[in-house]
Amino acid sequence: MTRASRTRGEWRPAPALSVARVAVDVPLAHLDRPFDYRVPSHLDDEAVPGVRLRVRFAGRLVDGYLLERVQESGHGGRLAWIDRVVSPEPVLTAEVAALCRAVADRYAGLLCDVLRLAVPPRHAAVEAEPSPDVAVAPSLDALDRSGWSRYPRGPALLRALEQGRAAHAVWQALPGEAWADRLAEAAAATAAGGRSALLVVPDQRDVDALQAACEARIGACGVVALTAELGPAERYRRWLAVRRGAVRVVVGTRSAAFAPLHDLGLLVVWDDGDDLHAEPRAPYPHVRDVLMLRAHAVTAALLVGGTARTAEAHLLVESGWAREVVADRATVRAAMPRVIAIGETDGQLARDPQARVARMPSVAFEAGRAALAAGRPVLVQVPRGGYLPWLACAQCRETARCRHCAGPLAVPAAAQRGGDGSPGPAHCRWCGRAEPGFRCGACGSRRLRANVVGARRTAEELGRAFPGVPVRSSGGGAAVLDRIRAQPELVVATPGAEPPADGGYGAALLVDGWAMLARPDLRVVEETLRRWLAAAALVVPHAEGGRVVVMADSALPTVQALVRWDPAGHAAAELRSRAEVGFPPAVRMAAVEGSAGAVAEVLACGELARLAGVEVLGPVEIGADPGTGVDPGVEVRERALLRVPRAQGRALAAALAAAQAARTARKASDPVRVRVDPQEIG
DNA sequence: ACTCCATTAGAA
DNA sequence: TCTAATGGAGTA
Repeated sequence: MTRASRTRGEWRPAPALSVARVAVDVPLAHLDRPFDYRVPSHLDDEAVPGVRLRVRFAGRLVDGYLLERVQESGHGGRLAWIDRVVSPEPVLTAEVAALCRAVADRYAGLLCDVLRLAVPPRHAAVEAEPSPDVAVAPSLDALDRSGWSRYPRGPALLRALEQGRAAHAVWQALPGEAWADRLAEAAAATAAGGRSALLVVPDQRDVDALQAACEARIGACGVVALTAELGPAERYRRWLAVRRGAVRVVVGTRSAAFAPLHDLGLLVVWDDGDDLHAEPRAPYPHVRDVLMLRAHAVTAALLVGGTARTAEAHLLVESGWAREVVADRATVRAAMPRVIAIGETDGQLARDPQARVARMPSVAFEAGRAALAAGRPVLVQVPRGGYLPWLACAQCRETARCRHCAGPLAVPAAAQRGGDGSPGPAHCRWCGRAEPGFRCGACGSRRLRANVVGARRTAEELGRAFPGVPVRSSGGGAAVLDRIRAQPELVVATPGAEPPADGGYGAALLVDGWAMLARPDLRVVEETLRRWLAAAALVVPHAEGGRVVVMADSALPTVQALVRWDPAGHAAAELRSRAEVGFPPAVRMAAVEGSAGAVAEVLACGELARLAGVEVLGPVEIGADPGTGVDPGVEVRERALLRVPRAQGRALAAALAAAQAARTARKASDPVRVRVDPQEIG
């Protein structure tokens, strides 16, 4: 490398491939394309594809990535020099660059926004450290595939992974399945075949479990965990080790979907219904979609696994893109606990004196008592605190109780917000019965007052129902517990925070089922079954006395799906109902949000008008920004929903990107937020 | 933020 | 008819 001359006037172009195509970090839609710069001879060695750069763009120095070196520029005018190569580390691999472009295109977003999600911030000191050792391939005979033999297509899947074939699978884990071990086996099979594996799970606790399982099979040096909780230095250290090819298996959360593994053979998303897999920052990509795009681009296998099944995963099966890996009915029945539903039509409500004292339905009380007597813990799943207020007498502050089973009364948050601000119809948290004509048992008042209920309050109630039994809380304000020992105690957990128990729970009580299903959310039905299955899967099989009591009406299809343990059937029904109402994934949808004028401008744009078969819903007025608050943008006041047949999805995204480009080119000041296939629609 | 270029106002 | 001033577009 020659030294930089004192003045730019003396700079000379690199002898060969002197043009660099650069992705500049400028968040404007009409500038979302590569720009060409001249490579000066003194940067010839360092200016390789993937490095971070500084270039002069529109009069200021901006960051960018070098995408490729070429001989000629298509640009007619004079090229500016690359100002500086920030570091010689080629952080953006060609594969990840192409993936980020594909993700941006899928979501009508900007490449630079996706690059921010994909490449962690630089840490110079870490970059300068010597590289750790390169991983060794695991030995083939260390493979134990017995765990997959309970699924008829399981062994074939592992064979495919070992042979490096790009299998696409949707896997429903059996109740009580050691899912981390199964995924580790899949990763080990891939590694044994000489390729690498990327496994994305919802949260840190899952990362810890899966990392341990992978290290047990592959050895610690080839496995790396990538999560946001590591802190910038450690995160970058591990990420660099991956990029430098020292890692065969990556286990991580959301942003790890972009990890720059070499020679990818397997991509896994576990529990794809968990909303942690949806990125809250623009352009709001979902892990499952990122991995699908990636699997397609590099011809790798994709495994979408979970205890439950999403409508999106089911569509992969229905369309023939993926094969399902499921156990047969007899195996499922043998592995599952007995599930009992109690609701208004079930006639199972508390009648006997003992249950009345315990303030819960006798079936639930019995299930809990039997499990505790057998020396096993009991899991109680309660909704996350905050959204479900509990009710008290406005006069004497005594807890408002159900006249049938003496359970505490509550109103769902949706009913609370509605209309005049008075609480909607109260329901019993235990049996779900409506209580339209409350009268306080203590003072006779008919007025109710709402308080916020948390898991702690529920824990107190249960403590009284099972005197002398220790009560522990996980989530909902309390710390999330990792694991529970095999001893008789009550574990009150919010969804997603249920700790597995050694040897399994003896029983699970799923309270407030009616309230979960009453939430004003498009995905409630799917989400509720996912939460119930997640808790029920931690309970020992029926033959060992395992029982699950769900406090919701057994006439509901979602309750039936739990009773029959039929996530696939439920997902099929969910997909059908989404098709009926025209919602993703049956169609491709985009939410366009912003000021009334801005939304109208986007809807009026030529590209969108030329797009055949696009249906526009709205625009409608919306209240405060329903988004994540991550967008600093202006107050969102209107929203239009656009939908097209799935085959037109790419065209819709392209049209929306063009509309955004037209706006930014015109220096339109009020921003428009576009979300493709949004997880939530306010 | 800065440059480039087109358009236009003003002077010779 | 030429030149300086102004503004809008594009950003290499």
